[in-house]
Amino acid sequence: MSIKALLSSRLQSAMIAANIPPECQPAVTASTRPEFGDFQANGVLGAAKRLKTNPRELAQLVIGHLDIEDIADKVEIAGPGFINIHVSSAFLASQVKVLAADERLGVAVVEPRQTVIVDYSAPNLAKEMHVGHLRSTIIGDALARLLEFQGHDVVRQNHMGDWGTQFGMLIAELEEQLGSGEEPELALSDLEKFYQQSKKHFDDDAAFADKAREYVVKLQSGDAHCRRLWQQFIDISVAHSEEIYRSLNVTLRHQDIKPESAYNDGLGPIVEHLKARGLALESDGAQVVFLTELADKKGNPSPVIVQKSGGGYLYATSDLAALKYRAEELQADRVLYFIDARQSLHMKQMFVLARKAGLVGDSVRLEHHPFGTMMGKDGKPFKTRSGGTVKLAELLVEACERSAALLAERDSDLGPQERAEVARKVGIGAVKYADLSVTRTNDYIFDWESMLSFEGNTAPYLQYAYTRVKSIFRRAGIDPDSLHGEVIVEAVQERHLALKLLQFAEMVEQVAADAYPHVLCTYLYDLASAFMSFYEHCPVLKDNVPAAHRDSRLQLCNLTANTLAGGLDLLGIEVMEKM
RNA sequence: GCGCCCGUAGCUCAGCCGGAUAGAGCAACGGCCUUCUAAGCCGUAGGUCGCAGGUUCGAAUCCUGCCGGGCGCGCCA
Repeated sequence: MSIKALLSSRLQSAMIAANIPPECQPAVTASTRPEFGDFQANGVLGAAKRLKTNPRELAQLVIGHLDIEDIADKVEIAGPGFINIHVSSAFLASQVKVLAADERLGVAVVEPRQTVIVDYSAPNLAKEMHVGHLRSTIIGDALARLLEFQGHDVVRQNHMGDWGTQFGMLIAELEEQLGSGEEPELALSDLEKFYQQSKKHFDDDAAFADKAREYVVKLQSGDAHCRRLWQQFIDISVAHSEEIYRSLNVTLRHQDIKPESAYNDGLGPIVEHLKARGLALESDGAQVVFLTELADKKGNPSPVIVQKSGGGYLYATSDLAALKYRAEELQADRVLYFIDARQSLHMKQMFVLARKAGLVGDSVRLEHHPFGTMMGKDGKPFKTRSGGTVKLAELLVEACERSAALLAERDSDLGPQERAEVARKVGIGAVKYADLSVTRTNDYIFDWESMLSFEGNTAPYLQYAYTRVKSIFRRAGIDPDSLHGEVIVEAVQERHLALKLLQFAEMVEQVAADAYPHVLCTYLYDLASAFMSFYEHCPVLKDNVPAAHRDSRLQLCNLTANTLAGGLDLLGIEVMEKM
């Protein structure tokens, strides 16, 4: 149990003993200032308000019932009625000792274990992956890893876009350029070229657009020629995506791909089901569900088109089919979607409709975890000078090149192969961390500088802290497992470090609940900062350090390294022994 | 028109189910490498928390209105 949870429970008991209603929370948080101790409980203020009594007197009463001699060496009332708690060094030391012996770093195996579907990445297969695909891929992967670490049964689902109008466009463009019936060998560069051209063609030329739509219908109804061309596009595109995933150290595998086309056979039945239930109605030739649950002020229901007037299906239809599959076949307890905030209304509609239509039971938790739009430095939606997007592959290459250049400036005993490996981990880590460390839901500015920054709150800072620990152990020639002495918490830097180390589990639990990985990033950065400060002020291996301190500090170092590596691993970021 | 999100230091961002003197990084300035890796540490400076009301002992945080920006609202995904 975390110190915070432990203190909360002790305070809660004391509050109840002081006749405060049990629904009043102790509200324990880390103290904002050192003179306020390590933790502060603000709950008595709220309780006093509710009970209309003097908060300081009530706080006094609560402290009278409070049993925390084993944890704190000082408890005091301050200001209007805050209870400030100074945790004893002895308690911190004993807790660190317990934590050091726990391979899970204090993170409990979750009970009950759930089947959790994580829907993320989902690139459109008609074009190369670009920086806009980064957020879903990286944040979703972090959550998949983290929930798995908690002990959940995680099912990754990569809902790739392989079945829409864009493929009609591609095939139509190909036919037009090469003549009907041709089936050339295509490469990734062709895909990119044809996509750009067909998109322009589609927007500018109504006749071409109609032709593209015809090709979609042919494709979806199984026309052999169209299918072969389509398959070529898909193979190239999937191979490209998987290469990106490997570069990014993302855990998505081939078997996690469940593309839109996989739901093709289920689309008709979904519409039939909606019609049979009286939910889908004909409107201007299309099949539409009107959701009164999402009606506007005037009572106009929110429309969802599930079948086009020409008979074609839309992404809403396949999303419903996917929801049904996840609930019924995969037996999901919880489904997490990492999709752009612009889809918020669509996701809301899907969730409401899936439940209303009985495709998903009430016990299944459906969660859309949106993220913001990528903006340029001018604050407008991001475009490169040529009006395109920055390709992910290019960004990753540049990231590795930049970190290699930085590494080359430094003295290093690394061999060329090791150097390349370090440059890769640092470069990729920086890119991933840049995306993970800011609040998901905000729009974010695309900027090479901040994306490739290696200073301050970045992955390299955390990786560097890790290598500093490793360097100490290398130098000392000590096996961390051989350390069995007492842990001593004396210096302020030791206290801060110990307190941080003991917070890891609650951070993991918070991220598992809210799916905001930046919380874990902030924590790891604070931890690394606390370690850096400790490193500068508390020598470990110097001659004048007594053996007992040396042993204790080595244990703090080792636990720090394990926590940093463990935390970064949950974020999908690698560490290295040297850099 | 309706709906969702955002507005905090020069820049990029934390903090937001109410708590004490609003925190980081970058940029600026000043220190610290003969001692465990200076991708580091220590310090200085920098803020009408968009504006105006309201609720409260207490508001960056909750409520209302306004201003500014982004996005979304029937046959694209």
